[in-house]
Parts: sequence; C-alpha cells; structure tokens
Amino acid sequence: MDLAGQVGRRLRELRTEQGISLSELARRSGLGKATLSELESGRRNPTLETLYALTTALSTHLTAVLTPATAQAEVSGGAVDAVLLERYQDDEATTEVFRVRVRAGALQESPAHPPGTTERIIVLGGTARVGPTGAATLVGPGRQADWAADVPHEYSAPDGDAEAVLVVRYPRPGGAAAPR
Amino acid sequence: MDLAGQVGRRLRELRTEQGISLSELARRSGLGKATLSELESGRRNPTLETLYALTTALSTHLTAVLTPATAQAEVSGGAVDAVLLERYQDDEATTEVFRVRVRAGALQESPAHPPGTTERIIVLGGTARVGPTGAATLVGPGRQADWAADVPHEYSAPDGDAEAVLVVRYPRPGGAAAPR
DNA sequence: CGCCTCCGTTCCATAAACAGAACGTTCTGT
DNA sequence: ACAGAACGTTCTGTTTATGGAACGGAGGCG
Repeated sequence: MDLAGQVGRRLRELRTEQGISLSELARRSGLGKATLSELESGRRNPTLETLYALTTALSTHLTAVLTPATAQAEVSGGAVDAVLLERYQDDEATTEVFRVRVRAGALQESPAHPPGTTERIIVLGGTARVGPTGAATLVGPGRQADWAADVPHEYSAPDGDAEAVLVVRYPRPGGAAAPR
Repeated sequence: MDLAGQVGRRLRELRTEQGISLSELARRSGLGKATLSELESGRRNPTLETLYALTTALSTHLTAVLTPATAQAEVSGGAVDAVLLERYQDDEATTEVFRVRVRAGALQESPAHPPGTTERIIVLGGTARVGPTGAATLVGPGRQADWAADVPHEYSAPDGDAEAVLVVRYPRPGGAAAPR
C-alpha cells in the first residue's frame, strides 16, 4: 500500500485537469521542479508544508489530495465507486457516509439490505437515477433522494458520470426501537 | 498563521483526549519520541508518512488533523464543530461536506452566505434544531432538513449534543452555462 | 529517604526532502 | 532546417526531519 504513490497520482491528476504544466506549477507554488517530478511519480514523501503549498497553488484543500488515500473501505460495484468518508454508530443505528461516483451507462443493482435500512443520496454533479428497482427517480445537482433500502434498488447515470454523497443508515438490530 | 503549530496543537488534543502518553503513542506509531515532542510543539514540518502513522495510531484519518487548519473555520463557531470531509467543484457550484457536532445548550447564529447558497443537514444522532433564524425546525436521527442559507440561520441542539453531516452548496458566481 | 519507572524535552548522527542547475526531448516559429 | 523555448527528468549540494541516546523531573514503593 504505497501512500506516496497514491498521493502522487492524485496530484498529477489535479494538475493535468487544470491544464497546468509541471514547470508552471513549480513557479506558482514556489517549489522546485525536481520536487514536483519525483513527488508525482511517488518517489518522495512530501512534507506538510510542501503539500500545503501545492494544494493552495492548485486552489484546492489538502483533503482533495489526501482523502482518496485515507479511505479504505470500498463498497463498490459495477457502476458505482464508493469511498467511505465517515462511520457513525450509536444505540439506534449505524450510519455510513460514502463519496460515490456513478459511472455513465452502466447499471448497478443492489440486493435488499437488512430490514429498516434506508439510503439517501445527495447529488453534487451530474444526474443520477436511483431508488428501488422499478421506482428509481432522477436526481440532479444539489438535489437529494431517499428510499428504503431493504428492497432491491439500483443506481445509474443516464447523462455522464454523476458525483454524489451517499448516506446509508442501518438501524441497530436488537437495539432501541426508534419511535417516531 | 503557523500551519505546523496548528497541526501540532490538534495532534496533542487528539492524543490527550484518548488519555495516551507521548511515549505510549511513540511506541504504538513506531515514531521517535523526539519527533512527537517537537511535532506537537509545532517546531517541525511533518512528513506525509509520519502524519499517516500518527493518525492511524490515533485511529482517525488524516483529515481529522488537517481540516481544522484549512476549512473548519468557516462553519465552526460557538455551538458547532465542523470537519471538512469532502469538497466538490464543477461549473455550476462548489459543494462542501462537513461532519459536524452541534453542542447542547449553545446557539450558533450564522450570517447570510452568498445568494443561492443552500444548506442541508442529515442528523446521525441526537436532535438538532436548524434552519433560518426564526424558522428553525427540529431534526431527529436519520432525518434531514434543508434551507436557503443566503439569509441568517442558526444551529442548536436542545437535548444533548447532536451529530450530523452538513452539506453546503455555493452556486458558481458567474452563473452556470460554461461551454466546453 | 533512596530506588525505580515513566514522563516529556533536548542533543546528536544519519537519511532524505528540498532548490537549483544541467540534461535530452518535443514543439513553435522563422 | 534551424534557433529558441518550454517541457519533464536526472544530477548535486544543502537543509532538515527523523530515530536513538542522553537528560532532568515527577510520582510510586519498599
């Protein structure tokens, strides 16, 4: 599990996405070209200062570079890439927050989860089609949808990849019945 | 604004919260005591590897130690502690996802954000009272609320601390339509 | 009181991250 | 075709982050 390699790849992604050359980024960030070159190829172990200089020069946050490397639990499938951002647990339920990308074209069917499980998606960009199989709805940027996930459900993205946050809530099996 | 100092303070916070001694943490993480000591006092500029070893030894993720230095300030205040989980940006909008804790008793008033800004909260545990000042609503575990954040709004937790995920969406100032 | 253990800080040698220069390669314009 | 510039990589010397070994101080116990 090469941490430097992952961060390096992510840095190069961010830079090329913005159409900036390595030399240009070196100028903007005040770092040496050598530093950037070896960093992006995963041959170095950057300093906090270096990372900060880089991410601000790329006008993002440190987390943009680090999150893909930190999150471990992947619950991905055919059309969905998911990265666990947060996991919360109390007497009533366990809740997991994922950052997901729904890939265009493909359809992912998810089997029923335990009784009482609910899912909620908040779309950041693109349009996703999600919900119980047969009753999926379209969700655009900034909008949300929620559904009971104890029946089969599906994810797809009709018009290009969709980026979203997915919140899955599993009520505690034996635990405190949640009155409402 | 001293980055190393901020991270150092945050590290010491996390360590003492867990009641671990510096020497003990050194053993668990495989790092030298010197490293930890000077790190926590902000006299060093840690390496990515070092930070990773530390945060995993403290059983958190990198963002827990880094976000307070970058973005937390925007949302955090009297009654709200926020940690940035994710930041997404496209032609239409910038969306930030925070993990927040609303402390019991206190009330936080947030001034109006730029026009078009919306906020959405998903409560993981406890009960939060959120929304535009004067029109706040109660939100229980597993439930959500959303509101326009371009007017003053407020956060509070009447019955004990509330844990939640907060999604803030800032539409792009120049307006959407960006031809590609 | 000693003695021992554990704490956090400071000192020191080593390894490695960094900046700058030199390099080969690929475009661009004349 | 050539000159020039910009690109990304590799080389070299300096700075510094790191681990291990002291160090002084604060309990715990016989």
